[in-house]
Order: sequence, then C-alpha cells, then structure tokens
Amino acid sequence: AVMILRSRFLDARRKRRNFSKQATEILNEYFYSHLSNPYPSEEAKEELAKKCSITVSQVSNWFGNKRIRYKKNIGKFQEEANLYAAKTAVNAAH
Amino acid sequence: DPEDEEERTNSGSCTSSATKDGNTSKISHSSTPRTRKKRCPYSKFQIRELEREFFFNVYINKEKRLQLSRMLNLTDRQVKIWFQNRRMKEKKLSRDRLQYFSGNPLL
DNA sequence: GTCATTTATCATGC
DNA sequence: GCATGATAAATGAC
Repeated sequence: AVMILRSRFLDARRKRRNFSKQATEILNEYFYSHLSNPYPSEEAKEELAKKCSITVSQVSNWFGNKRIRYKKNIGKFQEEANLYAAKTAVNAAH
Repeated sequence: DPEDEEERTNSGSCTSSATKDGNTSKISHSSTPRTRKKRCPYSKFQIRELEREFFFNVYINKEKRLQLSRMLNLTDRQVKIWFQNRRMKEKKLSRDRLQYFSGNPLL
C-alpha cells in the first residue's frame, strides 16, 4: 500500500499536466501587468498559487519559463501582451 | 575571475568546446558575464557516482571532492555546485512529499 | 554555505 | 510538430 502511494508520488512529479484555463489566465494577467518587473514576491506567489490551485513551486516554474520565453521571442507574445493589457485596462475601469 | 581550473578533456558528451576566444562580444557588456558556460547534462555514470557519494555524505569535503572530480572528468567547482543543487533538490522533495501526502491519510 | 534565478534540456500534451 | 510544465547545470546575491 505504501509502495503504491510512493510510486504514485514519483509518477505525479514526472507527468506533466497543463494548468487550467483560469489558472493560466490569472498568471498571464499578473505577468503582463508587471511586465517591467515580472518578479512576484513570496507573498504574491502564495496568493497566486492559492487562486490558481497550484503550488508555489509551480508558480515559480511558470514565471521562470514565461520570463525567458518572452524575452527570447517578444514578437511571438505581442498579441498575447496586447490582449491582457486591454483586459487589465477594462478591469481598472470597473 | 572564476575561470577554469582546467576543463579536463571530457570523454563523453559535453566536451569543453567553450571556445574562450577573446572578442566575439557583439554587445559591449562593459563588464561581468563573459559568456556563461553552456549547460551540459552529466552522464549516467557521473550521476551514479555523485549520488553514491551524496548518500554517504550530503556535504562533501575538499579531499573527496578533488578525487571525485578527477574520476568523473569534472572540475572541482562543478562537483561543488552539483552537491549544492542536490541538497536543494532534496529539500524540495521533502516539501513536495509533505504536501502530497498531507491530504492523504493513507486511507 | 543557502537560495532565487537563468538557461538548456527533458518529458509530456495535443 | 511545437506548446508547456518540470528538471538539471550554472550563476550570482547575500
């Protein structure tokens, strides 16, 4: 029984599952609204993790990947950037 | 400069082809990072030996470190860094285990 | 020494 | 076939 759970734990780490649409939405909103300094504090990470129903480590991984992949090809993310820029603008208006 | 303590002729995968030529600096970084060393994954053999030593001793001393670095064709610095990263990995594993099994009372 | 990172690589989803 | 999340080397702050 313990062995089963142990193997299940090891598998859970290796298997990759995409985050939910809502989670990605929340993370992108934060990223593009802090584009000048996309480094959330530890407290901000915990809050994001809670809202996204993921772990703090996963939040750190997401921002790490996002920062370098954005930097490596800004053009590819331009459309996405405009989208979330408009979205945050609407939210601010309300 | 934290420069190479002899990269040693690598036998297997990631040889020291860092071409430390003087100036290919396209962008004039007035200082600091003169070409970051390319990340090269270690071989199965290297990992096994590192893990073996890590099991006995989470902290490796200078003596064994030099010995191990020579045996694995790695620099002393690389072995030191590997143990640092390995300790961080162990800590993260502990955190993840705790979180993973926290919701499971093992029925 | 720890620890948050950067970067490349790995593994998987679709 | 790439997009994406996680991990493995390597750096730097402290």
